Amino acid sequence: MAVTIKDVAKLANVAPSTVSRVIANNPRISEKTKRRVREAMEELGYHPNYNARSLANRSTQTLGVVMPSSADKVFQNPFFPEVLRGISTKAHENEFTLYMSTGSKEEEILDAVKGMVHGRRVDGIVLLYSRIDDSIMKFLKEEQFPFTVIGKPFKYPDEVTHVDNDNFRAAKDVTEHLIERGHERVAFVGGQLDLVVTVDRLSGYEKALREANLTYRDEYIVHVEFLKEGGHEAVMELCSLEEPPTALVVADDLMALGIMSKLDEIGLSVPDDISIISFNNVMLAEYASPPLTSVDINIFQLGYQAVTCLLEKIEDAESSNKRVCVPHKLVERWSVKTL
Amino acid sequence: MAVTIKDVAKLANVAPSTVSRVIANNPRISEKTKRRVREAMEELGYHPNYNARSLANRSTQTLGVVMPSSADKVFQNPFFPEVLRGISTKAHENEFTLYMSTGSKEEEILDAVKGMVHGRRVDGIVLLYSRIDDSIMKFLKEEQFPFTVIGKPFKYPDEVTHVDNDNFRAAKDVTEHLIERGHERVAFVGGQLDLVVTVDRLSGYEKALREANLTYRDEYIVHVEFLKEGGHEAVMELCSLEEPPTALVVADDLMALGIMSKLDEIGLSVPDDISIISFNNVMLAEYASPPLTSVDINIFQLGYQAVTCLLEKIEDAESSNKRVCVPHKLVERWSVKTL
DNA sequence: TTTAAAAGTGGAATCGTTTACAATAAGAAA
DNA sequence: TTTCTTATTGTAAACGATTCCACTTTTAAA
Repeated sequence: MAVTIKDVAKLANVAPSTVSRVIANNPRISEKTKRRVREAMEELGYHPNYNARSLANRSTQTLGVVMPSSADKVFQNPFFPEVLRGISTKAHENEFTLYMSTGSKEEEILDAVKGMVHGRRVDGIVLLYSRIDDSIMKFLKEEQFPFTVIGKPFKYPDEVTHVDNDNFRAAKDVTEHLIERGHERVAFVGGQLDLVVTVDRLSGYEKALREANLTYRDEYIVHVEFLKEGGHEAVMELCSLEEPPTALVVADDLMALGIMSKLDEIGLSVPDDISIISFNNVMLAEYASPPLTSVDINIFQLGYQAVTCLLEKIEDAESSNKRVCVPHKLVERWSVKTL
Repeated sequence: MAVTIKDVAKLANVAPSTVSRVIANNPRISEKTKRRVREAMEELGYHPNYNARSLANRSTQTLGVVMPSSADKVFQNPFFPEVLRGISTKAHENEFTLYMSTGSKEEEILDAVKGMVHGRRVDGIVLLYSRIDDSIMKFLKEEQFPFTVIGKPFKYPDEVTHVDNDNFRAAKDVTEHLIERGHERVAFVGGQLDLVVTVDRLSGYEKALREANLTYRDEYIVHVEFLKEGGHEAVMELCSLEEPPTALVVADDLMALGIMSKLDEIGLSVPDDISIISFNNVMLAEYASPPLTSVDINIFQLGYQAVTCLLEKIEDAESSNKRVCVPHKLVERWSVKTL
């Protein structure tokens, strides 16, 4: 069997409790015994058992990460690896490890999450997305389990700690950017309408239009499930309008890619025939032809800050709920033309 | 505090051991008591504590997932979400959960892995990549800890269970595909040379060339770190040769995207000026302009099978090492022209 | 010196399960 | 009846840590 704290204690001629204190580097143990115990640990190749530790401790030093349904196309978005990088960086800095929940159906994921919290597998949870009426967020809230969400909670945003961009503002900015460059017919292509980020960006777009006194047309608002077919239909609709848009605000780089592919197919060129600005600025935005003008939302920071908040919440359950706003910035490339 | 097995026992008027047996659905407990105990669990809202369970059990019902360095650009490849989907599907089917290791430096990841195995946090590990001389694989092998690799281990492939495509064959196939279509000058653009998959694909390419009696030229072999700059240099080199290639075998869809972006920039069109075939067939391949002809390597299956093997290994540590080969298939789109 | 406080360790209970080993009751066979 | 199975449940010891509460020694103060 594995070597335990008792074996170490025996070899070092101390009590198990002493060994435990050495592990925790408790100042009440003399340097001399510490040295002796450490040598014993070294000699035996001792490693603490985390399960035992968690049990005694009532803390796991691990964080749960809840991704969207893996059946969902969103799952493939490079947003997630990048946000994960932010999460794991901060987690690692604080010696926390990550536990992942996945599932293909919403209910499956909810079960997994329930398992995490009831089974005491994690000390806190990061929700990587925010949907309207999300059962998982509801559950976490009811249980009063420490969690943070990336994106803005639809209901009661004040009651749950979250980190988000100012998506309303960002969308307004890019729409104005387009308007300033002479575009008067700009359309909006959004993703799943049940994602809060979609509705935020949509309202930013609308606001910009209104402020510029441009007519707002329902036909210019289109939603794409991010599936190829859906995207293509949407593009066709838009292009076959009597007054087709001269510019597109697209809620996601990947969607923009799909749209450009279709545009290319029907012989329209970006940015000469139509301009595009999208969001997220994932690596791919740079690889597109032409490279995409995109809003950098600092995905890494979203993840990093989410964990920062979560750790605070774990530390002090009573700490008040926060909202962290990660700044965005427009990265101009070649998909926008000045009219 | 949380409700424990003892509380349930008290309410149901049985011993804790009985409750435990009811949880395990042990046939030696009468249906009557089972019912009674279950009611008690229901009433109290009981949920087993996984840490305690793992401790007593010496098994965690969780699998470790080792990703490549998050600092690495590869990390962003849609390959990973998809392989994760396969992994989590199979894991879920068997009521296993996932534990994730990440880190930005190789050593950091190794530490994390050591933590997983020594700390008894997981019952087995899936390695999502195979590199030449990988310290993590070495460690796992020395420890004789159950693990499987996605991709082919460079050293001692017979001694470690792995699931892979026949990458040699796949590369040979696509190269021949190009040759059959009249291409005589076909170049190879590979990724990091320390990934085994790269060298396998490279040798398949070479073999096809040799068998077709085409001259093999060093200048036609190029490796790209997948970073934009590197990719661009490579493209420039290739295109400025006296006899530039008419077709490219590119080891990864994403790389192909980057290359096409550069090609577009310097005014070369795919497939009219140059044909491209790439690997993996991630969703993006379809979104490219033009849509990419790509080898579908069935990423989902890679993940699914890796877990299947791993579970066998966990079940029976003595089981012999396996190699599972997941079939590939060429998906033709519009990036190849017949000369 | 005597006494009080501080420093350093050890003992034993505890965290919430599982499981080997009894123990009891009920039914079948003799 | 008595005895032997068999079915069902209970007891108590792990699993491998942490931590509260003593208990010695020292050291400092009186």
